[in-house]
This record gives sequence, C-alpha cells and structure tokens, in this order.
Amino acid sequence: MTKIKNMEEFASLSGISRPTVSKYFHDPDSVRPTTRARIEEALERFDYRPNIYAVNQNRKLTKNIGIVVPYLADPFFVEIARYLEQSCISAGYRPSLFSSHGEQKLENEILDGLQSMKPAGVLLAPLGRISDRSAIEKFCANVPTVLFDSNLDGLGAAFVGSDNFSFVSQTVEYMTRTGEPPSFFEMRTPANPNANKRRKAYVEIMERLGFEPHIIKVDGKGWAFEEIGHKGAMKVLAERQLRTNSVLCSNDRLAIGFLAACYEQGIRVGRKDDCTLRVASNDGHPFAKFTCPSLTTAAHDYDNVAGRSVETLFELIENGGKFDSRSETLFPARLVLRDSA
Amino acid sequence: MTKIKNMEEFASLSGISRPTVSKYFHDPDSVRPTTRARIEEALERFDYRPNIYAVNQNRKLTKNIGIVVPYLADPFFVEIARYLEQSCISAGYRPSLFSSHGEQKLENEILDGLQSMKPAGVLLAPLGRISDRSAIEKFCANVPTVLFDSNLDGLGAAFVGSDNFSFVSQTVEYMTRTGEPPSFFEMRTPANPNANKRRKAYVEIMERLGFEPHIIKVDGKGWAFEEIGHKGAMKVLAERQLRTNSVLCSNDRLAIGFLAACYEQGIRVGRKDDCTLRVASNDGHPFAKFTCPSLTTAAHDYDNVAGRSVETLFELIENGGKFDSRSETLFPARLVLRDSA
DNA sequence: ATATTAACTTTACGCGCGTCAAGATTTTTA
DNA sequence: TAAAAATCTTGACGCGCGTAAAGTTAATAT
Repeated sequence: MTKIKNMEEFASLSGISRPTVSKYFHDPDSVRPTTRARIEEALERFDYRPNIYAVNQNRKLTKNIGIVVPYLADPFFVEIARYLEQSCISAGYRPSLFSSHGEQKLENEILDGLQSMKPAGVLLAPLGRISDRSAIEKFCANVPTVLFDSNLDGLGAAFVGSDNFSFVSQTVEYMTRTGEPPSFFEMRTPANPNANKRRKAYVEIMERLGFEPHIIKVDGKGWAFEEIGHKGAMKVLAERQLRTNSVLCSNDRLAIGFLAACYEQGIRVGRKDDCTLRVASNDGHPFAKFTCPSLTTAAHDYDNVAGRSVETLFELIENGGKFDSRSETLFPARLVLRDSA
Repeated sequence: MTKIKNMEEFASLSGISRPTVSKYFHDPDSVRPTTRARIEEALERFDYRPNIYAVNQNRKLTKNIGIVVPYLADPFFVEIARYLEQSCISAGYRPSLFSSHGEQKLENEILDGLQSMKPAGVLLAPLGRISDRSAIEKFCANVPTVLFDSNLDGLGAAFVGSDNFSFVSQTVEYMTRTGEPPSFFEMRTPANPNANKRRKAYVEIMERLGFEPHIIKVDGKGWAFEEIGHKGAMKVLAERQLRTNSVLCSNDRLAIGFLAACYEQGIRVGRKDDCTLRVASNDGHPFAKFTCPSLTTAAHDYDNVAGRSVETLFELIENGGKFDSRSETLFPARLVLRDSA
C-alpha cells in the first residue's frame, strides 16, 4: 500500500480524472455510479483523503460546525454536546467542541478562533449575563449562528431552548398541590439568564396560586454551583430562613449542594413521614438520580432542544446564513418525580 | 476599517514586505523590534489574520494539538481537558477537544479525523480495554502522541498517569488502621485498565497486611458507572455480601452509586457511632465533596498529571516526534479524608 | 569610516485543490 | 439508430501563504 501524495496521484491510480475525483469528494452522488464505484474501489486499495487545508482554502464556507458551551464540567452540556456532535457528523459536517469554562475572555477567544475557521455554522450556548454582548453580536454578523440553552435578546439567527416558565410552574404546582408552597433558592447574581426567568415565573405562579413568594438569594459567583448551594444552604438552615417545609432550587447543581448540606445537618429530606423538608429543582441533571435522596426535578427536553438546534442551524445554512426573522423555540420541561419532593 | 483580503494587502498597508510579515506571524521575535512595532500597529488599525487553511496547507505539521478523552460526561476528564487546553494555548498551540463517549468506533473516527489535521501532537486518554489497539498503534506511528490517564502497553511515545498502587495502598491502609479491612467493590469487566491495577494492588496490600482479600464484582457494561454502582450495591446490600463494615470502591463514580443505594436502604455510612458502614473510593471526583456523606477518596494529582502530559508532549514535538525510549510517569494519589470513611 | 552582519525587499515558485472552458465520450431519449 | 443530454477528460488558472534566491538597506563591530 503506497502513500498517496495528492489528488492528482490518486486520480491517475484510480483511472479517473482529477476534476471528477474532486467532484466525487464534494458529493459522491454527483458522479456516475460506475465512476463512483471505480473511485471507491481505489479508495479501498489506497489510503487517500483530500488535504482538508487545501480543500478549505478557497471555499467561502467550510463543512466545519462550531459547538460552544459555557461550562463543560456540567454534564448537562456534555449530553447536549454529544447529541449535537453526532447530528453534525451524520449530516456530513465536522463539529468542533469548545467550552468557555465560565469565562468571558475564553468565550471571546473561542469565537475569535472560530471565525478564522470559516465554519458553515455555529451552535452557541452563551455564558449569559457575563457574555460580551458586542463581541457576540459582531460574531453573529459574520457567522451563521444559532443560540441555544441561553438566550441573548436579538442575537443569533434563532434561539432554541427550554421554557423556563414550564419548569417552574410544574415544580411549584406539584409541590403546592402535594404539600406546602416552596421557597425559591437561587444565587444572588445568577450567571445564566434562565435563572432570572425562573425567578419571575416562580413569583408569578405563587401569586396566581394565592401564596406569597419567598425568595432566598445566596452569595457566590462563578460556576461552582454545588459549592455555592452547599454554603448557602448551611446558612439558610442555620438561620431557619425557610417559611415552609418546601424548597425549590433554581437549578439541580444548587440542589446537589443543598441536599449535601441537609444531610450534614441531619435534616431528612423527602415526602416520607419522618422527613422535615422537601426539595425540588430544575434541569434534569444526569446525576440527579443519585443524590440523597434522589432529586425531584423538572428536566430539560434534551433531545428536542438539541435536535431542534441542529435542524435550525441546517436550515439556516441552506438558507444562506440568514433568516427573515429571528425565531425563538422553547420546549416545555418534563417533571421527574423522585424521592426528594 | 476596511476588510483585508490577504497578507499581500495587509503587508502593503503596513508598509512591510509580505515575506517579512509572514515571518512575523510565524514568530514575532524573529523580526526587528521596529518592524514588529509597525506590523502590530497596522494590526490594530486593520483587522487581519492569516488564513489558517493556507498557512497549514504546506506545513508538514501544524500548530494544532488534539486532546482526546474517553468520556467527557465524567467531570474528571473535563478538569484535565481544561488544564490541557489552557497549557496548549499558552504555548501557542491550537487545542481541539474530542470525546470518544465510551465508544470504540468514535475513538477510531476521532483519530482518523485527527490524522488529516496534521497535528503537531496529540494527548490521548484512550478508552482502555475496548480501544482498538491496532488502530491506535497505527495512529501513533504517524502522529506524535502522549498517552495519559490510561496506559496501553507500548503505545504512544510516553505515558503520564497516576500510580494506582498508591491510590489503593493509601485507602486500604487508612481504612484498616482506623477500622476494619475493606472489601473491594468493582465492575466485573472494567472499561479502564486502571481498574485492573487497582484490584491487583488491593489484593497485594491486603495480603501484606495479613487480611484475606474480598472482591465484589458487579455486572454492567458501558460508562454509566453510577448506575452500575447503584444497582450492584442494592444487590450486595440485599444479599449481605459484605464481610466487614468497610468497602473500597474502585472509583468514585461507582461509589456515588453505592452511597445512593446505602441511603435508599437506610444504611448510615461514615465513621460516626451510629454508622454501620464505611465507604471509600479512588479518583478525587469533583462531586465527591457533595455526596451524602461526603466521600473519602484517593485523589488524582490532576495538576501534575495534566502538567506533565503537556510538558512531555512539547518535549516530544521539539524532539521531532520521537523519543529514544518510551517513558511512563506515574504520580501518587493524595488521600482526601471526608465523612464516608 | 569601513567591513561585517543582520534584517529587509523583490521576485518567483510551489503546495493541493476548486473550478472553469472546450472538446471527447458515454448514456439516455426518441 | 441517430440525436440530445449527461458526464467525462484535458488543460489551465487561481486561492493565500511558505519559502527560497538575489539584491538592498540598516544595524553592529572593528
């Protein structure tokens, strides 16, 4: 098996002209079945593939797709990313995964590097509050971008995410119906815009149900939500800030910290008779099944959010990178009942 | 601010010849300070950067570095990956992160795609037992590769990882000294070669200490370790397979499942008087702090493993992609005492 | 000041592939 | 079976940049 230098050499070895071979690699169906067979036969005998750099050099757009998430240490984003990657590959694209790791500087650098990759499109889950809005705006002007998970008003050609109202309405309604109305446990300055929408939804639903909203804000910044939830919960429990036996955490990672604190304080969480507290949450974190007790949570519709995101991006790409109007697609949550509430 | 097409145009705008500008981008220190200043001045006025595809087309090797991990949903690998990425960027490389998601097919595809990227080097944490050894061997013959975390005998130019013996000796010794000798809880067919080394270390240390090793193997395949640990623990607890009040889990993710099962069964875990079981583990998983109870574990020396991995890769690259002999660097674990044992 | 060296400019070629035009060949249609 | 259509081959140019050679200018050494 000889090493093949370039398409010229491969073409002559396969007995097909180079322009036709080039055409084949661009779209195997664009050549006659017989010639396709001859090329693929040669492809099996020799180990050749086009130089991706030469291929992409002249193309206005490549077959690359960028996937950017704010924080890969959160398994939620890994799940989504995995699905997105797979979908891109199936559609013949080359996905590249990036994590902003919670830092604005990194998010900007990633977008910067992405631009020079001339990607066909980008799936971006922005950091949110701490995103550099103008940087993202500039990026979106140059690259077909679909935002997901976290919406930034007006940015990107479209947004696909979850309906935060649906999360909170289900959890609050459930907790209230089967027990007492929950307090809302969240970070004082949430990194993610979804958090704000969840708080607003909580207030609205509580009022609608005739209860007084009770929001507990805990300090802490960054993306170490478990730690923040844990510390905050220790304080909340010590100072007896809870008004009822119910708590709704803004997200699962906070809840993981909250439950750890409860355990340490000897507070039994759940709906059994010997329990003094019920804790529910939002997101459907992969680990929520293994907390103690297992966590009742309103789960993202992962599959639909991820699926619709890529679909939208593909439409966007086929549409030349522009939509007439910016669409926002929201999927409702699925309430997962476990032991914690 | 005009859009600049190519280096030619940028060169004339900056008043420097194109070859010199090219030299500058290759290494800013290779040009005279005065010309460097003029170029960088122009760089601020105009928004130009070399076309990465044209740049890489002729280069035998690019400035790309591939980082491949077996399973990104495990925050352990995310932590490492983050460190590796940062180190590569600091050294002027462009890292690309890939996850095999526990699948051999994907690992092969990733390596396949990586080859056509002509990377300067690759940091590979292989799947382990289910890796396609011949595929990786072939890959390593073409690309300078440093293996980390999971060793495959003889593959790659070097290996950097953790000393599994050190993990288990510390946990077993600690548990035995402060209580009863532990049983060893693991998967029947572990995906990762580290698991086998840990089992062997357990047997050796137990015998050295004069105790009879007791290994509990639980069924389950894939990378859903928490689920497997949970199911396995339920069975173990129901059938009272434990001989002492001590369990050492092969890794933290199994332990997370084990602790969840204990909680459900009402078994109090820890070293307090009212506890009937002690559970320890290995890895230093980021979530180990938030299990109930918090998990005593022998932690990877993340920083050193990651740091040494990139250092080794850089040496390898500077050395032309080949080492005289394959080195294996192992870092000892750090015992983290928490509440579970 | 002159010789030496370092850095720069100009000119030009090559990389591997996309793509176009013109002509030859094959396949399809009537 | 001939004409029309589709596909192929041949030949050639261009993309943006790396890089080499030869000559020029600037910095450093003597």
